[in-house]
Amino acid sequence: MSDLLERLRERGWRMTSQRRVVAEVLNGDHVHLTADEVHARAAQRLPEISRATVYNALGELVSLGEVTEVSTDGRAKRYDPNAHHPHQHLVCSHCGTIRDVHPTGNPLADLPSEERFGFSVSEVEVTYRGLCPSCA
Amino acid sequence: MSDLLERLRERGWRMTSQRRVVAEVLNGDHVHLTADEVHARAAQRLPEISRATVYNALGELVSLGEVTEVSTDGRAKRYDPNAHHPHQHLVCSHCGTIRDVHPTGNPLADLPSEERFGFSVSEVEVTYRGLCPSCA
DNA sequence: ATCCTACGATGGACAGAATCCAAGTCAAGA
DNA sequence: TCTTGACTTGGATTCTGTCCATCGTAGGAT
Repeated sequence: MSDLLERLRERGWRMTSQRRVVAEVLNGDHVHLTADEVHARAAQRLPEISRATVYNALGELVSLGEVTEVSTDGRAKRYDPNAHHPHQHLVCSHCGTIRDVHPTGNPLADLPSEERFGFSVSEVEVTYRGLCPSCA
Repeated sequence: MSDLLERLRERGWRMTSQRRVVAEVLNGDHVHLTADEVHARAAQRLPEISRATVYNALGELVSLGEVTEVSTDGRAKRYDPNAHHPHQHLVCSHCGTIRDVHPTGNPLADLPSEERFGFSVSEVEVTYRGLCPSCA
């Protein structure tokens, strides 16, 4: 989890000032920012960075498997930099904030083969929904 | 599960020709249509139906608990008419088709209270992803 | 059967999220 | 330092969905 920049450089990701700033924003707090929030934070350091660039960089980081896209209902997608620790999400149905959670059990084992319809199932995503303390 | 129209009438849902057509579209195949697809199918029978009307009707059906909103990937939401049988979804990561599945186990029980962060957790949504037979 | 009226439908404007594109810029290898 | 292909830019565009003022009508009342 520690040095995203390091890993990206090792993987031959062409490093520009814009990409560096985006990666640094993600490498900071483990909150789940929207693309626009990433853009806003990046713009504090690099005022002229364009939205398109942020979208491009985020899309590439997702393809590289370094961050995960979390799409909550209809709202803007959020980007989760914690891609190297498997976890699930707990979403507030009112304000949309997301927390990482670590449920016990193995949901993959809960899907019997007769319920797989010939699919090669490779991942499971579990989303818990409810009201956070401040919205309750 | 069978007669959506019947139930809606019993529940006092004011029946207009537009609402009838929307309900009939949903009551048909158990595929998961987007709002736009519902609109397109409804328009085959009632050419002048407006998109706003379809959105309104879908929103009400969701509030009534008669259909479920499924947002798979940040693309358009899909509407699942199979709301009376609790189930989860199996999505093909390549072509996007969705199948209803019925896993065993109870994922809600898998989230210990120290992992709930004061949220009042009310629902769990499990999405299995993989390749369907034709995409594999 | 007809009338009333509150509720629903309409469609065009609007808004938020994300993508596209042509032109300009720059990282990094030679 | 030079070169070049990859990256960035920002405005236009697409896609999804909502809003609103106005018009129409379902269904109860008469």
